[in-house]
Amino acid sequence: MVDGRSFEEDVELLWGLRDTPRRGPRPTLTVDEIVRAAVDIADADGLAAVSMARVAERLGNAPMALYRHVRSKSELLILMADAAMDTPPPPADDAGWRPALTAWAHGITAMFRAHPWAATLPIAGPPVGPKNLAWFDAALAALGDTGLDPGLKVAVVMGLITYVQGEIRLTAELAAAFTDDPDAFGARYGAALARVVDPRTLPALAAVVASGVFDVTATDFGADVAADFGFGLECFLDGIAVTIDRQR
Amino acid sequence: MVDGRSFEEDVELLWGLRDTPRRGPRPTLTVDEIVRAAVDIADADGLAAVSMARVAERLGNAPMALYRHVRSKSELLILMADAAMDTPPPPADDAGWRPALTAWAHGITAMFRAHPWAATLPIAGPPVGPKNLAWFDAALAALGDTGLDPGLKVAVVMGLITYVQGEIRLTAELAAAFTDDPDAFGARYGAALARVVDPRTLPALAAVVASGVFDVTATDFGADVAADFGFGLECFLDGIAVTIDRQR
DNA sequence: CCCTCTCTGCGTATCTCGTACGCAAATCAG
DNA sequence: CTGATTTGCGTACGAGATACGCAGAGAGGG
Repeated sequence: MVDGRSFEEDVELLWGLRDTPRRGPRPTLTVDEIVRAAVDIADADGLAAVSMARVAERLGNAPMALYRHVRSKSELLILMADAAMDTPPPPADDAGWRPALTAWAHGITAMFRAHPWAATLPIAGPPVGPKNLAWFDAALAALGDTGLDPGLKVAVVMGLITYVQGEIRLTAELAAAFTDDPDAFGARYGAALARVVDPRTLPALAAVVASGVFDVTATDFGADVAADFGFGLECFLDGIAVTIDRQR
Repeated sequence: MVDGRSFEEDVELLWGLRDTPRRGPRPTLTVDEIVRAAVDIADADGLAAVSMARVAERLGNAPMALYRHVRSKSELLILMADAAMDTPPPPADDAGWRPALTAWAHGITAMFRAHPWAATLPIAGPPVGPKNLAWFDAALAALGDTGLDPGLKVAVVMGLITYVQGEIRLTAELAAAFTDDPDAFGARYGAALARVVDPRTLPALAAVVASGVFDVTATDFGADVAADFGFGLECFLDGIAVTIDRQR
């Protein structure tokens, strides 16, 4: 429990349950405005550009004014994490669990592609924000009629979230590295590997490098990553199918 | 290409290929010492405690002395990422791809459990460090006799890395949050969810909450996470098995 | 043997950040 | 009207990354 911040207070703030005081001057700022400004800055210039000073400047206020509404920067980040999410789309509840989970996973990735920084911010605890829980609910709902017991459903969804989050983070950070140095991808990566990978010590890798898999052009790169995501997702869903069959 | 840093220079630094100058005074510092000191600090006090000043202090040098050997802090982080890894264990190459990949995944997680901060540092580009590539090679070697073509092997390994990395990061960051506020896990999480989850708007989640799955004690928590990892890994491997069967 | 070129360690200084502290003005309960 | 409250925010501090440039060490050429 860093700062004086407590878990329950975060929950209240995320759900807007705090009782507003009756005394004192009218606030000119709201938590919502602050969070939205911070999200705008992160969307435009990345998470590193989000400083209390920049957020305040965007709102025409002094930096210290924010601290009346937000206990610390890390609390602001927690709020941003939920604010960056959409509400999950309503389920097309006729097609079974697999298309539903596929759509769910692609929905999450699309959401994060709009806010790549959201994938890189630290996970401060178990999910409690409203949007976060709505997505959690949507995934559980997709597994509604599979006959899995609640513990397994949670395990399945956690595994899926883990994979999707990992993929999103990988994509987001590689994309950031890509804008820093576009040439480091594509042919130059293959060349660097060829220079450094000794067939005697790393035979399996050397064989793959020799096959030319890594000599992609920079434009192929994005497509490659997307294809890898789809492939990994299918693997995971195949595994879930095996689990469901075993359960029955 | 931030700073004047280039991709190829990072590769040279990671593999120790830089030609040492013949003129001038003997260096009292080496890149290796610097990286090792930084890793020691991160192991002891976390990644946030790694500052150029602290690293220099540990080596009995002035902060600015480090910049003769390392171009920037972000370059130091790249070097740390590889230094934190072990070399992969020699393959027990008789049992087939599945036990080999299982051992591989558990080996990676064990390695990261010794250096939790390594999972949270930014991915600066495609893997090029020697240890990184050695693990990559080990995973590809495990798939050696499956008949998958090189592109699919890479996709399988990338998917596996993505899942394992996601899991490790989740575990590492939740563990950090846990030490901040141990009570936020276990029963208090269940209680918070029960307060905030409305059965009308989030029915699937409400049902799971009501089933008591989230009312675990804090001591169970670690075991839960580990079990979830094993389950997700099995799911993924089941999916790979399906792919391999399809290929044949 | 000395001169010069090169390269190291590092002191100084600047800029950016997060945030503790406390004051003055605004607002409402009584 | 008065006192309790609460807001915006100026000031100040400490930590962090790092540009710049100087002093001195060492090696090679004359």
